[in-house]
Amino acid sequence: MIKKTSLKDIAQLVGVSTTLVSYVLNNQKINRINKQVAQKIREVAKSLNYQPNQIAKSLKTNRTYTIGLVVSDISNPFSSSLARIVEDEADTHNYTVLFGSSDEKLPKAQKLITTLLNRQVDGLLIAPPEGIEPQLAELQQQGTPFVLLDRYFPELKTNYVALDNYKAIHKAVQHLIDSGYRRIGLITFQTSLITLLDRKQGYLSALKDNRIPVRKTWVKELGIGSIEADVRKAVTDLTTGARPVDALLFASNTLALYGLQQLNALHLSVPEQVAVVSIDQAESYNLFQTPITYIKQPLLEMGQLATKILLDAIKKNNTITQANLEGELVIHESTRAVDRVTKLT
Amino acid sequence: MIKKTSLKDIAQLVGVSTTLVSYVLNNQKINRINKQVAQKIREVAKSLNYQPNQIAKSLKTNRTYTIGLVVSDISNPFSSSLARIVEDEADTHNYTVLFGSSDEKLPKAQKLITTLLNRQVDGLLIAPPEGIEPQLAELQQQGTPFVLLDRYFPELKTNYVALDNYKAIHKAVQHLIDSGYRRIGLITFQTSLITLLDRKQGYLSALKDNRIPVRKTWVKELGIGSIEADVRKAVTDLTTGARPVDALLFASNTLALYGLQQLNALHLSVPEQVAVVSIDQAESYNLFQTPITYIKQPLLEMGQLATKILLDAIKKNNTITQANLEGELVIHESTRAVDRVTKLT
DNA sequence: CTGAAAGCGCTTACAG
DNA sequence: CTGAAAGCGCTTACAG
Repeated sequence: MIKKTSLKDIAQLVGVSTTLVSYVLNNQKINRINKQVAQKIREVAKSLNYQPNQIAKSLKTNRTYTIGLVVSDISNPFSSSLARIVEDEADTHNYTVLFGSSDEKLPKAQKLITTLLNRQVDGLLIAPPEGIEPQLAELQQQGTPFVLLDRYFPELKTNYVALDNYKAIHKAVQHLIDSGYRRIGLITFQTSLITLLDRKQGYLSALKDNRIPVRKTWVKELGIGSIEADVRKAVTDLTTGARPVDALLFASNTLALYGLQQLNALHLSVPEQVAVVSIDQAESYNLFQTPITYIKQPLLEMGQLATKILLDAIKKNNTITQANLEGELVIHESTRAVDRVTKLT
Repeated sequence: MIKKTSLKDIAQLVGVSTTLVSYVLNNQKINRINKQVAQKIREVAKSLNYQPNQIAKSLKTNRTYTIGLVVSDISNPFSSSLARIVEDEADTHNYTVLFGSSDEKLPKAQKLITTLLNRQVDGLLIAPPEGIEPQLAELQQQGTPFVLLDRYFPELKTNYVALDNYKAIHKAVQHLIDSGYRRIGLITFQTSLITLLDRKQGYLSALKDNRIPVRKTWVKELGIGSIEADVRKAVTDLTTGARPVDALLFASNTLALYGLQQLNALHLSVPEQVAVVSIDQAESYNLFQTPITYIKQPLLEMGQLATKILLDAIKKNNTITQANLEGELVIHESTRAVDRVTKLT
C-alpha cells in the first residue's frame, strides 16, 4: 500500500505548520487565516489528493461518525429494508453504518455490541433479542447512546421506535370480523418479546370485544428452530381439521412466507376457503395467487426516526424518546367478504 | 459518557508500565513475563471491564479489522443475502463490515468508496457499477486490496468472484429448447456490464446452436428508471402479441419479481401458456402459482470466496484470483414440457 | 495571522 | 523480566 498523504506532507510542501493546514481543510478560524496561504494549502491538498485519516481524527475527537446497527438477520427483508433506510438517513449526516446480525441469539448480540463498541461507534441502533436487558441497562449507565428498533422492554426506560402492535393487530382482526370471519387462527412465535405479546393481546382482545370465544387451538406459538416445518404443520392443523379456521393471521413476514407456501401446497383458495392477513409486507406477497391484506409497518418512518433520535442522543440530547408508530392496514383481496355458503364448500 | 478504562488505568492500578499491560492482554512475549504480574494484570483488566480502544490500536497498527462492502442496494435480497454471508465469513476472522448502497450510480459508488477508505477499511468488496473502472485502477495502483463481486471488467486485471453467466444462461435456454420451447423471450437490462452482456450472449448462442433464428423483438433491454412499469410492459408485449413467445427468461431477480406479477395480472398460466426461467433465486418465487425454474447463484460460495480472497490480499498475498463460478439450473414446474396443442390454446 | 506542543490510547523497538 | 520513549495522524488550547 502506497503511503497516503498526511497533513504533515501538505504542511511541508506549503511551508506552514500542520495546525494551519488542519484549520484550513476543516474550514475553521478561516476568517483570520491569510487568504493566499489558505488558497495554496487547498491547492496542494487537492493535487496530492489528500484524504483525511478518519481514524486519527476519531482518536482525537472521540467521534467516529459511525453507528452500529444490530439486526436479527440482515438477509431478512425486514432487516435489510430498515438497514437501507438507516444507511440513507445516516449518510445525510455523514455517518457510516457498521452492521451485524444477532440471529435473535443473546450471546451473539452481546458479542456484537461489544465488538461495535470497541470499534468506537458513536451509538447503536438495536433490534434487541430476548434477555439483553442487563446489557442495555449497562450501556445506559455508561451513557452509550442507543435506540431500540422494532422491540423494546417496558421495564427499561430507553429510546425506542416500534410498531403499535396491539393496535395494529386489533385493527386487522376487527377487519376480519367485519368481513364475516369468525374462526380466526393466529400463527406467532413463542417469546417474551413485547412485540409479539402485544400482537397476541391485540388478537385476543379484538375477539373478546366482539364476543367471540377464543379457542386455545386457534393460537399456534412456534419455537425457534425448524420454522418452516412448524409453520407448515400449524397451517395444516388449523385449516384441515374437523372445524377448520376461516381466517389466518401471520405474526411476521417469515411466518407468512412459509404459511402461504403451505396454503398453495394444500390447494386452498384464498379467501374462499381461508382468509389471510399478514403483519409486515414483503414485495414477494405480490406473487401469491391472491393479493394479501397486510399491516404495513411504517418502515421509512421507523428507520428515519430511530436514526434521528440516535444522532440527537449522540449530540448529548438527554431526553428519552419512545415511539409506537401506527401501522396501516392495507386491504386486499385475501380478506374479501365471502359468501358463507361458498365458504363452507 | 463515562470514561472507559484504558491501558494506563490498569498499569497504574497494578503498578507496572503500559508496555507490560499491552503485552499481557495481547498475549505477546508472554513466556518472558512474570506469571504473577501477568495474572494480576488480567484480573484488574477484568474487574475494570477493560475493552481495548480499537481506534487507537488501528492508528498504530494500520489495521482496522473492518472491510467495506459496496452493494447496489442492501435492501435487495441478492445484496442482503450476500451481505449476510460476508458478515459471517468476516466475523470468523474477527473482521467487521461497513456497508453502503450505490444504487448502481457512479457518483454514489465513488463517494462511498472514498468514505470507506477514509474510515481506513482494510479492504473492499465491491459490486461495481458501470464506469467505475478508472477509480478501481487507482485503487489498484495505490495497493488498496479489493475484490469485485458479481461483476467485473475484462480489461482490468483485478480479483473478482462472479457467476459464469454465459454458461448459466446457455444452460437455461438449452433446457427450454429441450422442453420444446422455441419462441424464447429475454428480459434484461440495457447496460455495458459484462454480467448482463454475457447473459445475453449465452442466450443468443444457445439459440444459434439450435438453429433457432433470433428475433430482435424477443429481447427487451430495459433502461434503469421505471423498472416495474417497463417490465410489465415488456411482459405484456412479449406474451400478448400476434405471435407471442412461449417462454420468458428474466435476467435478474427484480425483473422476475415484477414480471411474474404481470403474468398473474394477465392471467397467463405457467407453463401452459408461457414457460418461465429466472436468474437468481428468491425465497419469494415459492409463492407463485407455479414453482419457478431458476439459475441458482452459488451465493454462499461467492460470498465466502470473495471474503477469503480479500482477507488474503490484505495479508499481502499478491496473487490475483478471478473466479467464474458455475450456476446450478434448478428445474421446477415452470418449464415443464407442455403439449403443443394445449400450449397454443 | 501563525506555530510549537500536548495529547487521544494504543504498540513496539530498544535498552537495561 | 520490565519500562521509558517514540510515534501512528490528527486537533486544539495557548502563546506570540
